[in-house]
Amino acid sequence: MGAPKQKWTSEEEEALRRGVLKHGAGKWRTIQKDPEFSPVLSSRSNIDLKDKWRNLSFSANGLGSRDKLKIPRIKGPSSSTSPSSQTPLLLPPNKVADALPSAESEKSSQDPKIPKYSSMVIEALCEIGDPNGSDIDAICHYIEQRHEVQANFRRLLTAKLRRLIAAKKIEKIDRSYKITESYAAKASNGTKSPSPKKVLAKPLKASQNLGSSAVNSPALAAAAAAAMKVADAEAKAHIAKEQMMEAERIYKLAEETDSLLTLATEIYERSSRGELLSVLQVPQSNFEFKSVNGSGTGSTVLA
DNA sequence: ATAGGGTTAGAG
DNA sequence: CTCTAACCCTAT
Repeated sequence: MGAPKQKWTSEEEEALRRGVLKHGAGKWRTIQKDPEFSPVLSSRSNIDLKDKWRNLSFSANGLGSRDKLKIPRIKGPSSSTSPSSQTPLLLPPNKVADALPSAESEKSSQDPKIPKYSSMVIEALCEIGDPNGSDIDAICHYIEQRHEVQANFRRLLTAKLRRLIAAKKIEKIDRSYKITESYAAKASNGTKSPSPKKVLAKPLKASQNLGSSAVNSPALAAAAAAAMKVADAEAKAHIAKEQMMEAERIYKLAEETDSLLTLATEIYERSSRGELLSVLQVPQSNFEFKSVNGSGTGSTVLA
């Protein structure tokens, strides 16, 4: 009980990143058991790994929501002056395509026991419809009037809001929360919500080349986001550079692993079928795919 | 065993 | 007081 807190060291963090890169996100036990990381992560449980990775992931996506979905972001083959000019950004375990439960239809399959605060928050924000967003007090008040909540609801709400932000369903502007445009577009389809749709000028936290939001693939995003975060917070150029080099190093590491093999296979297959593809588009969908199908129609994924 | 919700200590 | 990160609990 005397353990105050056990902050993660950079060594542990790196071990985790490498582990995820190697075994993939979700294989926490495997990572923890791996003799390569075992000595470093000996005091961490698989759950700890998961939690830490979640933290890293959340830090990665909360910002830079300024870009819309589906930005090809095709970079010309023009050789950059240095390889570190731009690291391909790929987001961690984050499902961008959230299957919204259809706001218009009442789901009777909802468990009566658990009210699901998430939908309450969405509902509240929808009803209030403040273009400037609603602060936590307004949200709390709205829900309290409409639903029965527990005493510590306020506390729960903050955590819930945080999670919704991470899920990109809502966003925080200054001290107010509002539904993201992408989510509101789906949610308000057929229902009410006048939605004046006033676009606010967001503070826009940090660097612009790191704001891309592709889909899937861990590690790189976490690393790059960490770099961005540090750069922003500390405003120390050399530290940022250090972190960027770290991100790049991890990327190099990825190339050494079977990710490259998979990537190469995919590229070969696709190009041999006469498809044109950009180098940056392929890897984002393939980092987690270890299965190399030498034959057959390699219609793996790709959106 | 993993994912996600919830709780809490510590920092700003 | 707010926010973040580590920690805990539980359903799948």
